[in-house]
Order: sequence, then structure tokens, then C-alpha cells
Amino acid sequence: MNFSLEKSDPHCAARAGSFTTAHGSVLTPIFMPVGTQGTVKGIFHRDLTQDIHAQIILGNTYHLYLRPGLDILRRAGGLHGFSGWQGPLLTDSGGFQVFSLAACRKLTAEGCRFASHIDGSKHLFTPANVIDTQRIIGADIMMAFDECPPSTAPYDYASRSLDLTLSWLDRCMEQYARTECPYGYHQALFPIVQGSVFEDLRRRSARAVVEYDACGYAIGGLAVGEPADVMYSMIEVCNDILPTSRPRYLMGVGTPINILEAIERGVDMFDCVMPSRNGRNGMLFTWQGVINIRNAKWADDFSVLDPSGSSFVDTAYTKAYVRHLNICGEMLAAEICTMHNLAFYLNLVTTAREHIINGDFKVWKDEMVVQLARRL
RNA sequence: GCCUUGUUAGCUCAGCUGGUUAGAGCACCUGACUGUUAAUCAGGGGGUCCUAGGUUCAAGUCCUUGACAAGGCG
Repeated sequence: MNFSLEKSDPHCAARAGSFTTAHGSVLTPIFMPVGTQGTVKGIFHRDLTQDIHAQIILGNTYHLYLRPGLDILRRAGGLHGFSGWQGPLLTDSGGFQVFSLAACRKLTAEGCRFASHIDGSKHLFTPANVIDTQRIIGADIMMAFDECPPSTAPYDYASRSLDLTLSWLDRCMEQYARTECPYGYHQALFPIVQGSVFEDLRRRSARAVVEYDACGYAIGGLAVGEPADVMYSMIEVCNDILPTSRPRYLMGVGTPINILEAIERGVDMFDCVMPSRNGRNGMLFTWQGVINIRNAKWADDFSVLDPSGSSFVDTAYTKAYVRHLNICGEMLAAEICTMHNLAFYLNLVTTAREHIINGDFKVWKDEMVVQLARRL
């Protein structure tokens, strides 16, 4: 995997670039739709590629390990063969699940013992077996196994958590070095910077991960409850240290405004459940602001969903109709709203990329963050 | 015509022997959602307890009258 910079913004840290994987290349900045269980919920691959113009999607080690399980995935030729998705694929390591399933887990130096949320069965994730699992899934980009502490974690906890994550990273890297992709192509492994909201921990973490000279680096543990400006300053702290010659991936972020602010600070890759989950819950992101399509005010609004939208759904359906579908709980509502939001997010980063290349990103971005904050 | 049962929120219904400010589900309105355990979750508005009398310190609850509904008997 190689990353090349096409243009760096002279006024800020924003940059436009691209990287290649065995399953295709990706233009950055990029947003990666989340497909936790091997599917971007409710969306066909055809629409993902041809309508939304997704270039790379996510899968999740935790979920795919539990179902369908490694035996099926191996025999299917990995998630590509299993799901039919032929584009680039990134898998999260399950580190976030260690955080979000905190109620039923036990952290040790060895790894994390947890009970399946499906049937309660007991399992152990270790840095090494998480790499093995991602090898079997066949992800083009694998993620290191980390712990994601809550934003409310005190300094001591965050510091010890970082130590644990760094020791796990070392073992992830060892396992990465001694194994190969079972399907014969190259798989990258991204370390993850942690350190919660503490600048010195973030610096320590960033300096440590850079030592591994990885294909790319992720910033994790943000957008977990801390104020947005704290997140932005943490991104700056990390990106001051992470090399400009590698893609930087801000994990789990975020709102359209979060994404523009992070692009300005030199982030290249994003993923977030927000466009898909919030879409299923009736929230639509547009250039003019946010719409709750379930609100009564849209009941007799027969204008198209989003005249400036880039998906076919934006002009194929009216607001009143999409509200009706939402109110009735029709599955098409979730599909239309997810399509719209993902297309918007992809359009957002594509447009940002164009402005970076044109050299007017900063001006454009400052206008956008005002518009995007509005509620319609 | 007689008998029985019923009438409580927009809908379907809980409310034990009378006792704080009459509840639920759904519907409606609004909000939340950031490396998905989420087509989810939270909050809010909404009542002449069928009518009219009566008993009682106190009635959705007991008694009487009428209206309406369902079922049964003629």
C-alpha cells in the first residue's frame, strides 16, 4: 500500500492524496461507510459503488468473528468472497467493542476476555489472534488491537490504558510480521494513537506508533464524549507528530462539521455510523443543514428530498413521502435516508478534496461549517 | 319488551374490598444518536372516568335514573 500526496493546502494542514490497495485505489480525504456485519445496512453493493461512490467500506472483527465465524469466512475466501464486495475493505480490530461492551469484559495484559452479546459464550481476543482474524477476513487495511478509554477517564487510567495499548501494538506488529494474507495479497496494518484528552499522552502515543513505520496511522479514542474543540486540539497534537507521508485515519468521526475541521487539521480518512444510523432514525444531512424528516412540518412538503443531493433518491422521492415512510416504519425509509446521508458524506469529502486542489479549502470550509450547523 | 355485561386519553384497555396529583401500550409531538449489541432510545402534550341525581368526611369505584353498545331470552 502506498500513499501519495497530490496537494497540500498552503494555509492549513489539509491535503489531497490517494492510496492503493489490492482491491483498488482510494482518493483522500475519504469517508468510509460502516458495514459492521459485512453489510452497510440496507444498501446494495451496486448502489454503494455506482450511486454513493463509496471507495472503501468497513467491517468489524468482533462481529464477523462471532458470526459467521472464521471457518465460513476462510472457506468463502474472506469477506470479499463472502459478501461480494470487491473494493477496498478496512476492518476495525474489535478494540472499540472492548470499550462499548465494557459491562461484560475483562482486560488483562494478555488481551480481553468477553462474553458474546449474542449468546453469552466466552471468548478471548489477544493482539495476535485479532491479527489472525483480520487476515482471514482479508481486510486491505487491518487495525491494531487497542483499548479506547472513555473521555471521562482520569489521567492515571488513561496513561495505564495507553501502556496496555502500546504493549498490545508491539504484539500486533510481531504477529503481522510473521504471518501472511491467506489469499495472497498485501494487507496493511494501522497502529492507533490513544491517550484520551491529555496532550502529553497523545504525544507519547504518536511518537511510539511512528517508530513502527506503518503504512498509515489512526487516531482513536476521540468523539467519545469530550467537547469538539478538545477533539480538534488532540488531532493537531497527533498530526504534528504523525508523518505527512502516511494516511491518517480519525476513527469513528463524525458529524459533517467534525470531518471538515479534521480535514483542515490534516486527517485523510474517516468512518462513522452517524450517516447510516441517524439516517435510519430519520435524520438527514444536507448542505443547507440538518433535517429531522419525521417532524410534522414535512408532512405536506412535496418538494424533492434534496435538490442539491447527489444520490438518485434525492430527486426520486419527496420529503412528504419519505416522512410518511418513516412514520410507518417502512424499510424503504431507512434505505432512502441511508442512501441520502452516505451520498452526502461522500460528496462532502469529495468536494473538500476539490477545494484543497483548487487552493481555496479554508475559505470554503469556514462557510460550510456555518451552513451545516443549521437545523431545517 | 325483559335480562346480562359494558361505557375511563385519538385507539385498545388496566384501575383489588371507596382514600394522595386516574395509569399502560399504541398513536401524536419533540429530542438524542460519532472505530453499530441501535429500522433504536428518551422526553412531552393529551381525561366533563357516558348523563343526571343520591349516599359519604371522601365516588372512576357504592345506589338510582336516562342514553348508547354488545350478547342472551321472548
